[in-house]
Amino acid sequence: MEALFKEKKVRVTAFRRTVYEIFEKYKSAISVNFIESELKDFDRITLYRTLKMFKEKGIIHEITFPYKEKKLALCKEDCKDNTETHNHDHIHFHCNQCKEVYCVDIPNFPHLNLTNYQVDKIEIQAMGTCAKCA
Amino acid sequence: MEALFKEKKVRVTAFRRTVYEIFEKYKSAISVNFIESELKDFDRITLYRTLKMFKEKGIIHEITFPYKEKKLALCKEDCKDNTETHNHDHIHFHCNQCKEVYCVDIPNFPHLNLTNYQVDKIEIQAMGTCAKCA
DNA sequence: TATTAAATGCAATAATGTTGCAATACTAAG
DNA sequence: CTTAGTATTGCAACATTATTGCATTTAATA
Repeated sequence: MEALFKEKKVRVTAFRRTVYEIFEKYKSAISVNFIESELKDFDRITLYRTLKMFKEKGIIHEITFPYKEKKLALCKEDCKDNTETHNHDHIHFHCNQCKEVYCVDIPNFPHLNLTNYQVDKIEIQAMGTCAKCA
Repeated sequence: MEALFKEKKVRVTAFRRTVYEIFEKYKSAISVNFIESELKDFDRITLYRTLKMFKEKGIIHEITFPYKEKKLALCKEDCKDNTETHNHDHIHFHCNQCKEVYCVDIPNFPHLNLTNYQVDKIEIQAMGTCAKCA
């Protein structure tokens, strides 16, 4: 983590370390709500600012499924340092059984060819049953 | 609209008609915020309840892009009447130029084959430049 | 270890969403 | 056409989620 933060020019503080370690601990994507429940004494504002900064620096990324709570997950090494240009070779998978959301690498990421539209980037959100629950 | 509402067992009221017509008027997906700005005299609670019900009945569907405002759009005829099982043969396209979100029909919707994961449904969110802005 | 820029914590406030309930409007039966 | 019964609306109150400004504290480095 120290190396990553240094590379991203982010100061290591006790609070940031704690938040980062929560992300590391859980393999699945987690919600702000969940992070709050994992922290004991904390300032909500500082948490929001920390998460916002993590997103801007490309340390974490947002995952949204319609009708579901927004989730956050650690980025792989290849994320750029702003929120708009995260680079994913993975899809997001929501398990209907355990309700967890996972980042899943896929070998050949689908390409989309739309007449009249110029597609720069696509995001794929999949729903179904995860490896553990299947 | 009368036919649709009747089929969905939804009472036609002045307010619901107004909200529905806003969706019809704009071809792109719209945010709650935008709907509020289109209405003059209205009760916010009634609006939230109307939108919630429209979603549950499969009249409209939610569209989410990470880092972007949640949007809503009319469903095509083939949507089931609950929020979880909307059936889309279209993708969602966010134009980086005009910032609008469109539902775009695509001929052969990609299929995803993940080892260990059972995929029931996928959502595709694309970003780029739309037909008008290109 | 002193300096200084960044991060934190608090207060205040904004935006977004929900619940309960009384008043009102609609629908269908007689 | 009227009435009973049910769904919808509008209000008050409240819950949740998020942001801003500012004084204080902390971390990096010279």
